[in-house]
Amino acid sequence: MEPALDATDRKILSELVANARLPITELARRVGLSKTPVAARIKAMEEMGLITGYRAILSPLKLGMTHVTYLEVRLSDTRERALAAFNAAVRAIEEVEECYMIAGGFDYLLKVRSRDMADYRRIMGEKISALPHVHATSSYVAMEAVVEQSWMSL
Amino acid sequence: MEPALDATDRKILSELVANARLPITELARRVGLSKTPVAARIKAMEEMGLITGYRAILSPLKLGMTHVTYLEVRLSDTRERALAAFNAAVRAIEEVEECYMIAGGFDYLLKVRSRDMADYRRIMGEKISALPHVHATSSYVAMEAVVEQSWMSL
DNA sequence: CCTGAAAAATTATTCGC
DNA sequence: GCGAATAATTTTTCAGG
Repeated sequence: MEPALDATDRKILSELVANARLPITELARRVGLSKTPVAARIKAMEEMGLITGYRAILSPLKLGMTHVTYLEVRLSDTRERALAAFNAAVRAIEEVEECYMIAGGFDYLLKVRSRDMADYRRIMGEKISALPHVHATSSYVAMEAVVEQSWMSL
Repeated sequence: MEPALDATDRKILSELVANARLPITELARRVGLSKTPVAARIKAMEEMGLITGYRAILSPLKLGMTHVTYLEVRLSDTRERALAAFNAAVRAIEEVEECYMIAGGFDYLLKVRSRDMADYRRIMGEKISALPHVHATSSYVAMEAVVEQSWMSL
């Protein structure tokens, strides 16, 4: 599950995370190898599932999707079957960028991205409230993105 | 700030978010245009800052970085100058994947990715506690990633 | 603004060493 | 892992609708 990566592999990954379209020629130059082994290393890391894909990153600002809300959700039923149902339903909501089951205090923490507050209310009303076994929620609105990580499916 | 995007632009973005390395030939086929306008649209969206870059996405599991903790932080000083200092300092911590200033309840919410709990304690001790103006913190440990979004710099 | 196609440049892959 | 040859892709350009 945890493959051994040498310093060169790490350097390659680091470069590709920063720029997925970096030409292999340039990548090889930066890591101090020729193109052949660099291409082979990338392919191997793709095939072992370490690199899961390559994505374009979009600007939430330019898309008018700057409104971020964190949503604590407590469930009325926390048995395995209810959790599985909740998980499946939450994965189907495209506005939910992240969702983690949390230990202590509340059950789930969701990150929701929307166009504005009105859009968030719509998402709450149409989608969040339709999730199974929801007992209570608390919304925390982000005022400023200090460190942001987001890709959007549109 | 919010450019008008037609359905074709949205389709292009959607495809590139799913796969940043999709050849333009195939992309053109999928959106029903020839290569020329598709390439021009991509370049335009890059230049207007709508597409901010292309990233390889890595598997937290394969990298042994599955431990996610959310950290509420309250500051002792919430004047503009203190906030700016905090923001700058938190941006320098690579383990902080996300950080939002929050309205109501607490001041900041940080998402921290680490190798395991011991690693998280190290990050807390060495980096979080060195942040300026921190008054109090609460950590919430993720037990399961239901919807995850993450890229790692290594 | 798009199509279709050709030419030029760049990039990726293959293979002998 | 190297380096050269080969294959594929992207970029640019342009005439025409």
